[in-house]
Amino acid sequence: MTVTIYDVAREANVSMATVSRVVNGNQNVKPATRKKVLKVIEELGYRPNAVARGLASKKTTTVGVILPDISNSSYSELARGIEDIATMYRYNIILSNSDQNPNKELQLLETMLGKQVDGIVFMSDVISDELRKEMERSPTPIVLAGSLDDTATIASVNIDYYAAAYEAVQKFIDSGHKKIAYISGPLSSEINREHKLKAYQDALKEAGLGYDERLVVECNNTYEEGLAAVQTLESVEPTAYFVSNDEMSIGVIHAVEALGKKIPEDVEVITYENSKLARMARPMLTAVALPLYDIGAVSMRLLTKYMNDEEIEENQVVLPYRLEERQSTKHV
Amino acid sequence: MTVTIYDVAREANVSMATVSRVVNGNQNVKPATRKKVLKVIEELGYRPNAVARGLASKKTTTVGVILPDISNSSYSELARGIEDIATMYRYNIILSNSDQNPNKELQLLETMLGKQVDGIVFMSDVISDELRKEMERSPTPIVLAGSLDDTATIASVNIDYYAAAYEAVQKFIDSGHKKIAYISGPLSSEINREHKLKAYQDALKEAGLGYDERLVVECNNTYEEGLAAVQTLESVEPTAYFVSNDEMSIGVIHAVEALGKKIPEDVEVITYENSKLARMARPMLTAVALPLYDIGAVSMRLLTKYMNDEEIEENQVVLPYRLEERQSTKHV
DNA sequence: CTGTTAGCGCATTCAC
DNA sequence: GTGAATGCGCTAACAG
Repeated sequence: MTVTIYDVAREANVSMATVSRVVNGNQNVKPATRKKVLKVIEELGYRPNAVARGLASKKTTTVGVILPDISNSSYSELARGIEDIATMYRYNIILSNSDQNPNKELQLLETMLGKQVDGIVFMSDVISDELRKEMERSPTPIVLAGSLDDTATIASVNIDYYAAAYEAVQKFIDSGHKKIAYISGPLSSEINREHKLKAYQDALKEAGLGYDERLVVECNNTYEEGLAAVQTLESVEPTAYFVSNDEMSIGVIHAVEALGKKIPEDVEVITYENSKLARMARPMLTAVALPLYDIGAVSMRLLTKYMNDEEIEENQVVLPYRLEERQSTKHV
Repeated sequence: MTVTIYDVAREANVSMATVSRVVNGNQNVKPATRKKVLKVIEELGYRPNAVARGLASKKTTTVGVILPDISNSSYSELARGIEDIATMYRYNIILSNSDQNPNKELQLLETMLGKQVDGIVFMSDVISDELRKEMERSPTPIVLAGSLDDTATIASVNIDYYAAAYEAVQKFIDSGHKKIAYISGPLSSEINREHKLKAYQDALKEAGLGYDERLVVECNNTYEEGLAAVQTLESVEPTAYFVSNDEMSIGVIHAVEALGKKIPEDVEVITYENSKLARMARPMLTAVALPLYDIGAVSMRLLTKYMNDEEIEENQVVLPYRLEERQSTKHV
């Protein structure tokens, strides 16, 4: 039924070792016999069985990708970055959604290792101790994409979230704002809590502005909650909004405009993500540009180095970010 | 180094067959020995090698997914539907982006088959003859998700694109519009050309309205081109826009409003997709709801039936759609 | 209920 | 340059 390497060998009057050599591009084959083998392969429609190959060689040329939710545009952008580089290095991707559920993450990790992937790219807002321990003991290399590990034991690719947030808030301070709101994603996320919020607090403090906790609203990253957050803050009347992601930012500008205020004249907004949405909003959103595609791509590239046992100079990669000025902030 | 089924067998004083049985949940094992084996598995940290298992059993419990671009929200929504059902049936997903490139699609198909996936979910706007031929000769089941195959030889799940488009255009006609524009995605896509455009033409014709080809603008599905399309049509002054997808629709409403016209008072818009964007637009978009998640989920479910050799009543599944009325059309 | 025996399809020594 | 032999780790009859 299925044609194997052995069938090709017999038909071409060579040994399976020779067929294996031509299939794998080994140079130790006389051009004439290579040609003959290739011809038979074509005739028989032989297709190498990657599973058998994987068992024999202990390499599957596939890597596992575990992320919260592929239908979320941030993660799908990241995934594309990963896949593009993977393709470039001839790897395939096994993709799974964790929904940030720790048990599911653990179990997915287990499944991927069982499938003998050559490496894993992992993303999650919070890495539990148990998960980190599993990762450390993992026989196959793992890199964290856009996910922090304080212990720095696991390779990772990120930007300087703190500095980026600080710069955004500082921009508001420089413009003379006194009541700056921070519309945050879940504070269970270390990036939101220890970097963005911290930077927000530090910037205010260093500017001599008090920290008013009423100005911080924790949301679940959705448009609707962005909308609601502004309503919650109506009595406080913030004049500037630092928002955790694009989708909430659109909620914010819609709610602000519904209150009859003009952006950026009355209220300024800076988002933290910079997906296509930032350009599709009206006014277009000034943004801290989080290079998700690049984070994915660099993570995958780093992973290939581990998989090839290459020398790694630094396992904690920090990519640059930039502040993209558009219409939701005043230009000076 | 790696602990195998044989190690477990030796340590538990049983044969590897018995270990295999407990690992696979075979009932023919005395509870006592099952317990003993489980204990050793735990102690040794044994993890079954899925590759070896795949070679021996000829099942990999992984399915291939080939789609145009995971970073596009439509496809990522579809992917999530596929993955959820796959997880439910204990399959993993190998995901690849084709960018609708026929050669890449062919090559990806080949790669997936080489990896011995148990099934494939495929999506593409246009299925070339060569590709269809490859699919027909494929030894492993394939289902097309949201992709048409006129010959109906390959299983597929879709909605009635024509009827949905017809209904949208008819709604405009019922409201008395005479100049209805169709902002289309690439007409190389059969769905855009043979279903949406055709329905548009037919509806106009049957209403006794002439077909003015200046009212049809072909775009590449992006926000920017939606924006540009309206400018192109400025002199024609359409009073209604039937738009191929959400992203272009947002471009359309922005451009229309930039022209000083009010939506829906002066101009009405109906989009064809209904992603989150439709609710994030202002005004919120009335939409033909394309159930992408469901198409993915049902495709995967159908695939499981093929993989289990279950009885298939109908290989061309047609899912229902609905018209979601929001703010970009007048309510009567 | 449990053990023995064969492969699954290929890469990889080691000879020649 | 090429071939023969071995084993990767596991499932699947087949016995018993």
